[in-house]
Amino acid sequence: MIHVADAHRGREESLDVIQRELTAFARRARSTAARLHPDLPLVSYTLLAHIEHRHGCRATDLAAHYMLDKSTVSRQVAALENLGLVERHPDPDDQRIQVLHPTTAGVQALASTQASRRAAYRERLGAWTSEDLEQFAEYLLRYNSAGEDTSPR
Amino acid sequence: MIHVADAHRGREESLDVIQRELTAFARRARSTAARLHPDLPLVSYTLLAHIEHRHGCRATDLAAHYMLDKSTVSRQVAALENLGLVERHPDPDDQRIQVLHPTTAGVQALASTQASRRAAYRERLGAWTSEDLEQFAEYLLRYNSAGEDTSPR
DNA sequence: TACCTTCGTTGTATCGTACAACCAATATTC
DNA sequence: GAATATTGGTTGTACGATACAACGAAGGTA
Repeated sequence: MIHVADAHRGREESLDVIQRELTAFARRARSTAARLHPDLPLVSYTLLAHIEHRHGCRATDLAAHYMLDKSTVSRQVAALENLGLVERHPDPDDQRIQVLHPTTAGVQALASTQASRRAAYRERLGAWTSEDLEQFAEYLLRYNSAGEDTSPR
Repeated sequence: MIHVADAHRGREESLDVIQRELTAFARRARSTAARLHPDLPLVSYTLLAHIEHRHGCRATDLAAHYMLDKSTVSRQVAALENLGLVERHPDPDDQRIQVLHPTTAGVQALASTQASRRAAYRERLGAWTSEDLEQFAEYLLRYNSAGEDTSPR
């Protein structure tokens, strides 16, 4: 028979593991990213991907989604623009807003990067069953969505 | 009936979601960490935690585990030492090696940080069942262990 | 018209990181 | 056993990513 305290302990242990492994992943992410696409300015890739995923968005959206300061985003976007990967289109209804879109070059760069990225993930997760992958994806979505706007700022 | 191509597509989609969500998490991690423990030099926390988790380890182990350059680790450890959170003990068998251990102050700092960290995770994952937590933890372990030493460097 | 809010940029400082060159201690090879 | 490699770690240097603060421009509101 399982005691209540044991179940509680199991829960805490799982939380600790999750915390530890997520942290480890986050810390390794930079190195991994650098290996995956040494060409693309590394951080910008993420922003570019998000812009495409959203079919265009504002700088503020990027800042909110990645919890970055607007100044950071501003510079990153400027870098992407200099590389010719994104375009800014002023919103006719509101002159303050500039809508960001990937250029064709941006889409292309994203595609090639995405390819090598997919390959890496495919290799790493090749042994997983489709069910496990799906479940894992769902957990991650659930986890991330939990802290979306609850952040105090 | 499910077509083979559909199953394949589902797999690819899961991979994309996993990739996207992990990336998002990694990008937010810094901001989250800063919020969770504004006091502790933020990165050092991770290293300190790992030192404790391993019951003492060498700087090289830290570098390998987090995929960091040894110079980076060297400075971080020096910072931790200056803060009085870790101690170095030379290995009598090999004078090159210095074994790192948390000081009592280090253990204490870790404990208080861990507390607030746990609280945040508990809040965020409070609605999850124990089974889901366990499963999620297992997936993360599996994911992380897959890229442990396969990295080309 | 005068305030307040929102979106974005720029100035400045700091942190985390890598790479390269180096030193010291150990291991290997001839 | 002496010459050469390998390993663990530090320091010099440069750079990227980030935050915070001050600002400007556009739009909304009183």
